Amino acid sequence: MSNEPLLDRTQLGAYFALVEVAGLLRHAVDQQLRDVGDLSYVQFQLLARLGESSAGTQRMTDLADGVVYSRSGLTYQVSLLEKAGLLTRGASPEDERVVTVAITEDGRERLAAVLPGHAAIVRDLLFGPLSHDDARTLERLLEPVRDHMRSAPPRSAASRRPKGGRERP
Amino acid sequence: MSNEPLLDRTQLGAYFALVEVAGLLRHAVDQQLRDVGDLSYVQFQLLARLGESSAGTQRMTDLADGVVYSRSGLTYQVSLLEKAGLLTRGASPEDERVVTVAITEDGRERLAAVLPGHAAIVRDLLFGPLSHDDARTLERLLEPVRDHMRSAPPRSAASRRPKGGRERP
DNA sequence: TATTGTTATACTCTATAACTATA
DNA sequence: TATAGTTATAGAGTATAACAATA
Repeated sequence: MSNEPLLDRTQLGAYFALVEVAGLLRHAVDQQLRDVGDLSYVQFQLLARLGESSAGTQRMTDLADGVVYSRSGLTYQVSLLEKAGLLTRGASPEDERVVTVAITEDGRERLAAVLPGHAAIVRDLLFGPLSHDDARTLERLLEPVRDHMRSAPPRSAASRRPKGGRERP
Repeated sequence: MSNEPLLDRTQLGAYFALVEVAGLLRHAVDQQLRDVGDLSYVQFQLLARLGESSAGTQRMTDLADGVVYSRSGLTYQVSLLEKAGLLTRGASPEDERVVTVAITEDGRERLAAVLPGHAAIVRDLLFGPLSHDDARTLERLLEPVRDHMRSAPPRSAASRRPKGGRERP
């Protein structure tokens, strides 16, 4: 074994900063979503995804895509949101295995109620110390990383895609 | 209310990329720590902090600093690590209220067992698509953000510092 | 046989509040 | 009175595996 560290100082610094920034940001946003909208971050993400989609509907599988957890976790969260009246589940005409999820009017309102505060926190906390050029740079750096991570299956859990991870076809 | 969005496209893109990158990275690292070292990420962080400190010891309060959770959560995690023999708790001679936590030899070994794989994942997943200059830029952008977040108390939880959050003195 | 989704279950983690003790 | 830490307890979230139904 060599003595060379796998990460140099710069990389370590960037890594720790990234983890801490994301953690603190997530925590702050979590709190706001909980206080204002009685939503967890995951629930917010699901609603936001539905809200963005043109028809306001998506299949369960597509909904899970990118949101990192198990199928059962998705069922659990969607059940909660359905109970709260923020979305509905319905059968799909074409493929009877598929469940189509649709955001409700209440869901849209909840989303609208929560968005401004959410955006304000992100603007103040994350972009407060950054220029607009910095934001552009951050985006330019992180998007390739995200794409790379999406396509890289975790070494240990190689078997049957635990998350939205794409496998080579 | 104005119609101006609080975040522009670039900021939104950077924000989402940051959240997803951190989430996927965290997930991958979590898995590795669990598989190789039977440690959660938080437990790893605690051990790593102790390992870095010169004497291998720290007060509970200092240990919590920066790691985002409640006091009781820290007690819980430290108890687990103590049960596993990876650290010890002892009284402090000066201030009898203080508990001093020290990493054990087993703790150091566990850390050493886990670090190379950990670093490898970070190097491949996070820095794979980035040049060294990119890493430097990332660090330069994120460190001020981290400092800013550390000093910014979350609007809603203003009261008695729920985490390692600094309050103005 | 593979895919979509649900259920049951067990476990981990986190947070709140009440508590003890020292300063 | 304020600080350091623990405990009890309750709740939310997650993962695994077994399952049913459809393709």
